[in-house]
Amino acid sequence: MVNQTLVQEISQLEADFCFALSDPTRLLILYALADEPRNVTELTNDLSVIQPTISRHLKVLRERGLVYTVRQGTTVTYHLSDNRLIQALDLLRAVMRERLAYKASLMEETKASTNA
Amino acid sequence: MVNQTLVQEISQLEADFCFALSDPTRLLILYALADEPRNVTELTNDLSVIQPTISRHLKVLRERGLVYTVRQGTTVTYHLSDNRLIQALDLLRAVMRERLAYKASLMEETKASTNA
DNA sequence: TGTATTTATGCGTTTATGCGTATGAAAGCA
DNA sequence: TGCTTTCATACGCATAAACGCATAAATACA
Repeated sequence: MVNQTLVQEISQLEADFCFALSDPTRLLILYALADEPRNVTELTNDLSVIQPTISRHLKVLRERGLVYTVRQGTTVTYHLSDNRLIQALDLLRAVMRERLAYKASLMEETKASTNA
Repeated sequence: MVNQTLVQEISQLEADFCFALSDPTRLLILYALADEPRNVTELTNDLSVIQPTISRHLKVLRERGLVYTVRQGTTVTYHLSDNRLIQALDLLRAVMRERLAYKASLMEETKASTNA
């Protein structure tokens, strides 16, 4: 039997970790960094998002350890911490795609029966 | 080259999907359903969370297709839609665990150098 | 039909999040 | 030392999320 409070704390930590994935700009940042490390200016240009917004999202990712930084002079290069993050996102995307396809098929059935 | 708007829309969808994972109660619900399907009352008892809160979290999961329902009389049994959701969560948890261990080791170093 | 059980939702309040603007801080260089 | 570039952050606002309480909706059954 596992301590009830401990289970809740772990769930809280994991939810906080997943929170980092719940914003489209942050996901685009992660995919970009998975391609190759980039500094803030490069991310700003590549994603067409203004710099303070990029920095704020990077802070969310950094605080939770999804990315890490390397300073080179005035530039700060961000790296993806672990490729398993992309693996996990790919799994989620696959599930999502199938769910959406299923929903779409239901819509088709509804349309058909409405026409009948 | 992929349409820029399309990429943003897919990221929005995926972020919305991940949003479902960003709450500790919803994670506990998913793990409970991975163990075995349960109805609302059972989830309420098992997680010690009041029924309206459970129902609202279930709605978030249901709308995004992470769970599906089977009605039996007055009770509604919830099922996990896809076990890859648990696989993805396990991956994330593993990454998180290593990141936390790393942070902890940094804390140890800091403590040591402070003492020196 | 009336009643009990199970689940979903409306409402009001509190808290959290995201964003744009402006500004601060750090590092390199003339 | 000043100037420039790069990145981080504070502030204020608008919006969204979470929760507790009360209540509605759906179903079964006497």
